[in-house]
Amino acid sequence: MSEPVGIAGDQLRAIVERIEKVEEEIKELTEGKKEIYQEAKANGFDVKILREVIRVRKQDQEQRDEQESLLDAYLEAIKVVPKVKKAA
Amino acid sequence: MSEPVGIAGDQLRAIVERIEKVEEEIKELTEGKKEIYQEAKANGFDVKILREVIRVRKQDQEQRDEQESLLDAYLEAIKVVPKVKKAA
Amino acid sequence: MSEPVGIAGDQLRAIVERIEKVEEEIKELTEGKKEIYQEAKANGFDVKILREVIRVRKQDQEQRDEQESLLDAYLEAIKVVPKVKKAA
Amino acid sequence: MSEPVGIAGDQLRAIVERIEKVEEEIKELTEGKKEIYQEAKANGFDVKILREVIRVRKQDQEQRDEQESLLDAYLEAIKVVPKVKKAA
DNA sequence: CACTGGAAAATGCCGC
DNA sequence: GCGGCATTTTCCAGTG
Repeated sequence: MSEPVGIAGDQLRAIVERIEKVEEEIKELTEGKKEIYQEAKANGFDVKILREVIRVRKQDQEQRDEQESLLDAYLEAIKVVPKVKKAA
Repeated sequence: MSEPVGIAGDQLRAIVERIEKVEEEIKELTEGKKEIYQEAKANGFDVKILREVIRVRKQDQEQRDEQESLLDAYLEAIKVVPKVKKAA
Repeated sequence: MSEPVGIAGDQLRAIVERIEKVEEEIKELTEGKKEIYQEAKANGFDVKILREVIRVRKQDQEQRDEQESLLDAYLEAIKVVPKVKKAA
Repeated sequence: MSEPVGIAGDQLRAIVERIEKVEEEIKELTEGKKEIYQEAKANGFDVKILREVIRVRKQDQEQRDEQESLLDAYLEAIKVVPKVKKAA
């Protein structure tokens, strides 16, 4: 009765386990994040505002990334490629 | 231009950086997860079903956890505490 | 002062009223639920445990539903459709 | 083996069933609400704004209720009670 | 009345 | 590109 589904079964099992492992790690980090917020709150910070700070900074970063890629486009258009970009 | 908000500035900065670091790590893991799904798909697996398998397994686990906590609640209600629970 | 927005006004009004009516009904039911808990408490039941019982039973049901939908997904994936599913 | 828990068991069962029935009804209404939003969207309304309209109207209503109860307080203070208030 | 946990909403993402 | 799905965030009820 063992191995009824054959090779694909093993493969499936491996995939499922890998995904579950990653999700477990994500869950731990998420809990860690929650704890940081709790700690901040305990130190008198307003969590809601703190979240907004994070959000705004993320947006800023995205804008900066956009600008940078726009700059890349310009540079490429005039044939002066930057040395490195980032890992794909 | 330096130290505009004074007192809590350093603390705030530290908190924000810690959160952003954790979020960065989460993001990387999430991308890793995505790649696993892609890879599975490339190997002929049905991603939709795969997701559903993961979900059902997760619910199984949660189910078990909650049954356990329900039992704990019963036991506590009738004053028969279990010897050990779990590591905090 | 009457009919300020014109065309879609009536339609919008109708939508808003329908939603508000439904929300009103939900609110009443929620209050009814609260009363049942209070009554149970007055009869000596432990509300906390009661809630947990309800929760676990709900999850049981969801579990069953998802198992079923997973099965459906499998059957569909291997092209063996079940005869009937459920009333839309 | 039947009826191991006695009278309280029946009572508990009844309570659980009543709660579950109410929750079922709430769930149906909630789904109905969702459908109204979907329908509105299909008719070209912006759901997010629609929600905001509902929210604002609710706030207005609450303010009006507050004002009313304030008025009641005044009236009572000067001994002129209003005919009806609302169902407790 | 502040804190926790659970429901609803907003957002982002992917496939069609 | 749009609608459905998954994740994240926000909100609210319940609890101590």
